[in-house]
Amino acid sequence: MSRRAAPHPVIDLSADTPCCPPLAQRRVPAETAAVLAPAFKALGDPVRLRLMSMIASAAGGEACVCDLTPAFDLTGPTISHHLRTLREAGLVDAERRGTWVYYRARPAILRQLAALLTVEPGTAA
Amino acid sequence: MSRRAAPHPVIDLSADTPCCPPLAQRRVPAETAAVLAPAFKALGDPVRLRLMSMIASAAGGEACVCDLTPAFDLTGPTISHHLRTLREAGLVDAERRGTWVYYRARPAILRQLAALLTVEPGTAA
DNA sequence: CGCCTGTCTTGACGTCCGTCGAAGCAGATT
DNA sequence: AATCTGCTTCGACGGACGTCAAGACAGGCG
Repeated sequence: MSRRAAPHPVIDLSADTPCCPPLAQRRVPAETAAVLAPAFKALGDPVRLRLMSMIASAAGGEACVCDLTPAFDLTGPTISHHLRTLREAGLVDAERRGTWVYYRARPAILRQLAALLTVEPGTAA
Repeated sequence: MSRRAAPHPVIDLSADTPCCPPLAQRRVPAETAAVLAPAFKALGDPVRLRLMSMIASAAGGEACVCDLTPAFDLTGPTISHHLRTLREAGLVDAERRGTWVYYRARPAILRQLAALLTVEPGTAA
């Protein structure tokens, strides 16, 4: 995808962000929050959360749009819009192979988000 | 807080939700996505992400609004609004003690969100 | 080439969100 | 009681979001 060079501010957390300590351990700096919040925001929609899960759990590590769309009661453009949101949040990558477009999860950022939310055990609910 | 019985649909994930398997392992069901997405959405704002971190990492496990507000360039009502959002997402609890209101993180849901995002190692970025 | 299928973009619409000022409520102090 | 301080709620405004229909683009196939 990404027909042109960089038409949208695609987030790249995989490299420079030093995989911040847990949110409950040290105050998240404003700059880090500004970078990470969009990723959480992208997961903050039920459709996108399911899309993310379908992509991340797909056999072969990738899922075709043609397999994702029928799982929802939404039009094609709407699914495409949500996939674009996930893409711009840096959560997935897209690749066109022939007729179909395949989406693939980016485990690095998922791990980063999970690490941020990690709470050391022993803290009662 | 919660002056009246249940004026807002405060989410309660601590008990009934069986702490779902990782998002990348099994497809998140629509119902689970509908329940969990609001929590991610609440974290999807830089101010709320910082608030959450300030509360979760506070000494004694709780933070006073009077300590949170001055950390931002926002008015009191705006901070109060964000705290209410975190509260309604089930991420924090509030308690009034005398003059001040103290917020406290709910580790259970944080752990649940972290578990959902967990990716087994070995998956290259 | 022309058409068909799959996907994305555009433009539009209604709704929700982040922010503020003003007003309200709860405790503490005097 | 009167008042002051801390926090919340209310009402409003501009901007962003989720959705769709219509159109555009890409690749395969006749």
